[in-house]
Amino acid sequence: MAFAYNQNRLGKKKDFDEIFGSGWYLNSQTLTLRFRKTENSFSRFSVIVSTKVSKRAVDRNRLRRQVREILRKSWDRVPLGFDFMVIIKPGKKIATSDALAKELWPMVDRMINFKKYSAPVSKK
RNA sequence: AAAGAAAACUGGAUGAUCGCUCCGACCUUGUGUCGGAGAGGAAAGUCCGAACAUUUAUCUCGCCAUAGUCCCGCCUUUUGCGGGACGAAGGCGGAUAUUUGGAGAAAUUCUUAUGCAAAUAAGGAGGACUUCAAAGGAUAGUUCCUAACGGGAACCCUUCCGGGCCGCGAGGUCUGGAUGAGGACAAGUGCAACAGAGAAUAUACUGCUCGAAGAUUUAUCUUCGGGGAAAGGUGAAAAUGUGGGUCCAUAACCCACACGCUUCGGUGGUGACAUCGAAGAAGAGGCAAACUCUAUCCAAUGCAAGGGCAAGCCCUCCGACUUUACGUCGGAGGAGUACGGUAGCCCGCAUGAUCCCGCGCGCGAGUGCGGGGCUAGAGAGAUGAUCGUCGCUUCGGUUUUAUAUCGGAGUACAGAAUUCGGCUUAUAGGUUUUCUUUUUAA
RNA sequence: GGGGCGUUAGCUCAGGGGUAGAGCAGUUGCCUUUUAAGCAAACGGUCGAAGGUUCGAUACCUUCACGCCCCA
Repeated sequence: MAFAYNQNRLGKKKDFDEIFGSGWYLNSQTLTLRFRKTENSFSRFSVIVSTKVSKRAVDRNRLRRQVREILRKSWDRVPLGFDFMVIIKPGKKIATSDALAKELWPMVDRMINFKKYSAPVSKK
């Protein structure tokens, strides 16, 4: 499955509300991964960087582009049928591209394990 | 020459691989191929101002025009048909605008009376407009520039620092630089801790001095009653100062002058203001980023403004189901009216108070004319990631008169979100200008 | 995109031009067999940063930084 930014991007406010409302999450030192299963044959994602991470828009844009590039380069590795978002945690030093990849891939790989479970109960 | 500070301008180039957004072309209509374009001087802060859009209120403004009324013509049993005038509501456009209250008030219009009519008189409606008071917010030298602004230009004045000349001196004059959120404290009210004798109706602590009395050390001290603000000290600030005369007194007082003030007049300037002369008054402190007063300005909301569209709702046909009907579900087709206006899509949205060049006008900010250019458009938000090469700065090694070469480090601030004009703040390196310090040379 | 508020002792807050305060915490002492409570004393501050107005600024004005809240 080839990568196409237009298709594999979460766009609608509804999508975000659904993930926040009924989804799983995984944590690491600097990242949080929130995701949910879908009926689609492809996966979609988005990157969230708060202003609390950095005041400067340059830093935030760079982080988002780096994460997107990491996923794009090895898109075949991403399990299908998931909507997920990568949230950069505030308070940590801005990491390099390699360090981000090292943290991100284990979490993405673990998503496949949740395929057999049903969605958790919505916590409003 | 070196170092530093401030201001203005500038804001590295390029290759490979993999990608993103928009536009165009092509056909094989594919999440295709090819080509083109793709952040800034501040895109930032949101401190101001505008464009644009919608909304609120008023109008005695203009246009369109429905119901209705009136008039004319035609037909006629009536309903009616055609033309014209006035046109409630309504629509489109325009003007006005801080809020509240009061006073006056033109056009227009209604009623009554007189009159054939025109008109006149009285009473009302009406409110354009004028004006007064209160309350809120904003701005503040002058003239100009700008669509506008708390922006910009030139100038004026204040304060501070320096230099030349004149004067016994206070000071004057010429000139260079910096500086100011720069109306009014001579309308009223208010404020000034501590220190100090006294702080705004000034003040007598020390010291000075006159008179009287007393004491004794006989030229000093004490007490009482005056004079007086020149000396001391305090403070941010002590009621202008200079030279002389008089005097018991360096004071008061008198004379002359300097600075400052008020009024009138002349001259120069568009003006702020400058300058000259005359007369008068008799010395007036500071703070309005204290209340306040004066003059001028002021509707609200912001592109998430605002507008449009698909699906659905409706009708017809077909099929399935059953409770056989004006039923339910599904599919296809049609109409696109009315209402509604969203988590979707489109427009708004990139030709503009635009940029560049030339000429003219202006001290300048700017402006007029002519020619040329088109230069991002996302929407959980594109303009990137990785690896190199060359510049530039700096450090170290080798070599050298210069320099060359090798290695290391650094290469800023920062990312469009409706669009513009300013202001403010951030900024590696480079260039220019001004200033300061040091050294060298003349 | 638009609007509002805050920043003062370790913590929570007063003070709105005249040299900085309260409560709690912490320190020392008294009390008590000891601790707590109570009583007393002293300590602790660039008043977020810079500039301006003023004789004088924590306060008034401007710019900046940080934090919080509201509207859509």
